[in-house]
Amino acid sequence: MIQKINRLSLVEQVAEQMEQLIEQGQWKVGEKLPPEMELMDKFGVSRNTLREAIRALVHAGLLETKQGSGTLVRSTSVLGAALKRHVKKSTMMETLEVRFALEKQAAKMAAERRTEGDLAKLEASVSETKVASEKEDIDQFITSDIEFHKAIVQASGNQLLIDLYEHMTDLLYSFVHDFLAMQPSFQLEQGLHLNLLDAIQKQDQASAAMYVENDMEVLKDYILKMTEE
Amino acid sequence: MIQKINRLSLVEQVAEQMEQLIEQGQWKVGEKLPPEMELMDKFGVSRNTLREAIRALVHAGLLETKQGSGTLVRSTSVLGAALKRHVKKSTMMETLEVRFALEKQAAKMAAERRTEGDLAKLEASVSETKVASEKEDIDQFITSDIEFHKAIVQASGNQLLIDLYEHMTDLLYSFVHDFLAMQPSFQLEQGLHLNLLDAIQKQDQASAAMYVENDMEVLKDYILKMTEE
DNA sequence: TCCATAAAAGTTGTAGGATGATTGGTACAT
DNA sequence: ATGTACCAATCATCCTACAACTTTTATGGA
Repeated sequence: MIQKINRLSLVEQVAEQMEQLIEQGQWKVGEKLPPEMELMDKFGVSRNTLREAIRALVHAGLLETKQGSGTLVRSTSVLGAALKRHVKKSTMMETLEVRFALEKQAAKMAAERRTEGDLAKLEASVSETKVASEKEDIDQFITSDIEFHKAIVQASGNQLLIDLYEHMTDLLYSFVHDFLAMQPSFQLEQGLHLNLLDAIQKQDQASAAMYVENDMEVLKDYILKMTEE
Repeated sequence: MIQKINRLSLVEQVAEQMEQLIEQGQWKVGEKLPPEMELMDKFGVSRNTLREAIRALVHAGLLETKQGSGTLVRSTSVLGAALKRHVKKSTMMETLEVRFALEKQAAKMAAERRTEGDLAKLEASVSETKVASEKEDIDQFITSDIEFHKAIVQASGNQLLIDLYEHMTDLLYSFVHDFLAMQPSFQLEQGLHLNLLDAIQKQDQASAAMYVENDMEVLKDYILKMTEE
């Protein structure tokens, strides 16, 4: 039996291994990597080869190098950095439209497939939101609000959907923060949360989609009004 | 006025410039880049620095290097390559679900914003599909079918949505091809096309979304039936 | 002349070493 | 306690050399 020759360049092999180490959590986000010298030994390649591999992952957004300090893990996903650049060139509204398209689909799928664990998470973030609302703690409110939306998408069980949504939400974070902080009342969002949670509990796909839909319309109008003034 | 310090490393500066050259079309897809020696001179950096920049773009999927031959432009978009990896790890169904979420949103927006030019494009691809259907030319049918779906998304006017959808569709191409080739009748798709086009012409957002929705359900059932057997 | 083969030139891949720049910590003097 | 000077660790950049592969050119025999 003749084996296919290993045509992958050393650099790509090293980069691939490092990606796996990051993805598998052996190199955790925020942690510092061993210094170049040590990695050279471990991988058995020259400094140039190692550096080219590191640079590829830095450019992809997985790693970050700091001269004089070290190299640390920045993210576990390539998609984030790639989306970031695209989103930069898009308008806020365009990004929101895509995000809502994903969330609407997610809500429907969540209503269909949600597990007990999903429901527990959703209920937890709803009550957290309520507490924050009563205490008028804006930061906590925003955090738990985002948590709720993410929990819905996670309940969809579609990993690609989850990844896309979370990255887009992260990119919109500062915007969402500013927007919600500006909003005079917490009533609106809370109503959505309760209705949506109810629909998902009852596995009512149509209602779940509708509530997300309504939410988008309200938000859209609100933004348009804001930008007009 | 204090200026922000130039924190970008040489490698990142070179990579950024190369990305721009590719994006602006000065280095076209399929073309070969000047050899490393020449680029070293042009950018005024050492070979290591240049190579690290090139390697970053290779890993991102924009370039491709061939030892002994040269380096050529492979793609103009980072998003495509990044999505590709994620999609690889996802199932076909997961990818389709996301694609449909995008298309549904696109159909609604297309119904709202479509221009005369958009309508002309849609009509053209519908009639192309019809011709292919009568001639029973499967390849032509598939090509014009995909063209129709892309035209809808383009009519949405949301560039981020367009980019995401087109990349995902490209990734699904071979699957769509196999699936449609296996389908016993062309009737189904054609019905959708006509109804959808009609809804978009009449700017009926709800109907447009509904037709896409129906299409997804049919396709989903069909796939499930196929995979059961 | 024509063609297969060999040689040469051009290009990317890998290795190793040297120096500069930045960061983080330590010891010392005030 | 504080600020300064120094030192060590680490990444950034550059340089040279050679290996591996591809493309082009030259060569020699039919």
